[in-house]
Amino acid sequence: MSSEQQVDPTSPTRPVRVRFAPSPTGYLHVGGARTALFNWLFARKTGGRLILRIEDTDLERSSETMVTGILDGLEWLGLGWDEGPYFQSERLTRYSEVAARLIERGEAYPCFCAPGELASRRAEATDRKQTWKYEGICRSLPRAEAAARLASAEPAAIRFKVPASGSLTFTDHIFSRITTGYEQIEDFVLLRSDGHPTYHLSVVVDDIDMGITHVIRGADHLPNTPKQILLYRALEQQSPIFAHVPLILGRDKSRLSKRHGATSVTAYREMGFLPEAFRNFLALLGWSPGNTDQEIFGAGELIEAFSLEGISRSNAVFNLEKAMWMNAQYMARSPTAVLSRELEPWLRERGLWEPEFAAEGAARLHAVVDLLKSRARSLADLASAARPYLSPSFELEPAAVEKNLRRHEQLKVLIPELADRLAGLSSFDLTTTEAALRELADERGVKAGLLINAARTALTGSGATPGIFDVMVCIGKPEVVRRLRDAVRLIA
RNA sequence: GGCGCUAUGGUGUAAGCGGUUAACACGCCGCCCUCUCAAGGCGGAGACUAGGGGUUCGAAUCCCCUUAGCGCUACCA
Repeated sequence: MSSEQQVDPTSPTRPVRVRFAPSPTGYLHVGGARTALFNWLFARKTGGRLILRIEDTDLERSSETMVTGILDGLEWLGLGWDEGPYFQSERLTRYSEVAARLIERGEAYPCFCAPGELASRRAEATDRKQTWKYEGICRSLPRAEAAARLASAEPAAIRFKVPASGSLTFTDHIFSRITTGYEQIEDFVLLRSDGHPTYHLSVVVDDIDMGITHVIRGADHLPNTPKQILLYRALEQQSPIFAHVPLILGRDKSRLSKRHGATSVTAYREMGFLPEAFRNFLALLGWSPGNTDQEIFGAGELIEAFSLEGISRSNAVFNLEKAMWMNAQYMARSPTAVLSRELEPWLRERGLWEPEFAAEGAARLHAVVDLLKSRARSLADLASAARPYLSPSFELEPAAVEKNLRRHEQLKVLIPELADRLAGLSSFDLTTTEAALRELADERGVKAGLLINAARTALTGSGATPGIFDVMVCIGKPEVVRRLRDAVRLIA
């Protein structure tokens, strides 16, 4: 009916203020992380401010450890905020004030109906597949009676008076016009009988108090937005711009949940994702930079390219394969020194960390990282692949041993010979090692590949490695010679 | 059940106001490179744009219906 007047996004008088408002009832979900990212990008893009607010009004389900988990997740993704975190649990009196004011204005009323009773009536109705909404029994209670019962400390919730008929239309920045009939909306609770606000009240009060200009949040909030707009009106405040972001789904297109695999950003960190890569991947889920083929975006480029208009209206399926690809891209492109530093916890976990790695140059570690970074999909991958280069004890892959060593009896003499020749080199580098190996192959009339693959498995236990001469140089002469000699026992 | 939203290859997305052989990326399959594996390069398969009706000279783009998925429908957020 009446179309809402909203904040003009181009108004020079109102600098952009957005917020990320997670509820600490779980770890930072990838969907929440993406919402945070979009808010962050929008704030950076527009020169606005990002406010972090913790919506912990559900005492039962909120916890402090979840709060730190969420903060850690944001920090890991590099999504810094400009204000907060504010906690709704610390603003309780403010919400009751507003609720009281709404009662005074005749926009809300106390409700004495027993929650349990209401719930059972609701359940009964849905069992019969019928619609049921609170019929507003207490709405028509005489003012005096209501006041008396309140005074006698009878528990009461505060409900909002929703217009009996008509409809409300508002413009969402992503979904455009949304219309809802009031008959769909019941007199919803603003304040629980324990004095805690419900989401609708606290979110509106806070967004007003914090001067929020754009509400960028998950599309699961879309159907409830009319309730909130009603509140803005009742409080004689302008509504912010609403921009609802479509949801992230699992493989089977149902809501992303544990059974689809990891849902918390912490889990992706633990898998060995680079935060920049994961952030880049997330940005491309439900948002597109438009008519360009670019997919790899640094933080600056992301900010530059971002706009609300590029956000899609349909839900997106989380594709781990592509996320891994993205991560591999970032791994390969990361400066070796940076990657080496990120690798520390992963190497420690595997007992491969050496104090010398912490030093400036850390040449030995850098050489390994350099060698492996273009073929690792994650930090975990990289750390595992690094073992043969950092430690004399590594696993032998049975299949590789079989294929490259055991099967070839001639290696029994060739491998020790190769070891001798390498041992005799005065300079041990790419050219000298390659020349030594190829000469030997020529002289003995075997293909170089035979020696190369044998050396590969003898030196690393694996059938797939970087170029063999790079491997040799990286491992170093004494250890190369030792491992070759040792490998003879593996040949049939 | 009611209400709302959405619908382009398996997945993520392009294709400004209706006019393209419907593009790119992931994944998949080949080939090249090559000592293996990645990376990289080249090529291929895979979409009558969910289905059906309209409007129009012309529809992935506009309208309607159907279907499907998702969301909301709480003294959760």
